[in-house]
Amino acid sequence: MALPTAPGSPLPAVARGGGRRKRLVWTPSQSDALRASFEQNPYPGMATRQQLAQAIGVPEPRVQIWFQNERSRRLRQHRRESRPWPGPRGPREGRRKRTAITQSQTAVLLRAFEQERFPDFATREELARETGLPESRVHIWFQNQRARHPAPG
DNA sequence: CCGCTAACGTAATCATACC
DNA sequence: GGTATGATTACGTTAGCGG
Repeated sequence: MALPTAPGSPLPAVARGGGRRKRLVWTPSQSDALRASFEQNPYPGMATRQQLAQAIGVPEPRVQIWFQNERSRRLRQHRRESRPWPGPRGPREGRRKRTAITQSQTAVLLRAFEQERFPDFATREELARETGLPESRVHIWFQNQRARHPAPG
């Protein structure tokens, strides 16, 4: 079957490998803290995300995803109201430090990639356990790998 | 049932390390 | 300079919680 090439292309879940991470439900105080931080800077760097994550007791990758989604909502709202989006203001904060993935870790990931290009959450966690890498980095590795090594056919 | 939204996908791009 | 690859962005889609 034809694999997706368009952004956000629809595809049956079965073709994607199934189960997602269990959906988070923010408490009111967590939402307040996230929104307050967003008003300060919609493009937080690793240090800010880590500090916020620690403060509200959630993993940093969940905070990063929240900011991505919140920016999308705000951008769409601004576009709808024909208002300009300020974009990043001030000096950019530092990114996450580039993760050094070893040859043996790459070998494990590559083997898994050959079996399944869209590993579900359980599989990604298993790979994280095997490699010692964070699940979020495994997730990103698969995204980059899919983008740079399209499935033949 | 249905709206909202976390989770997740792509494409493009930025950043870093190495030669 | 060029290549390889991890990280971030915009933006669209999927799926699950809660009214």
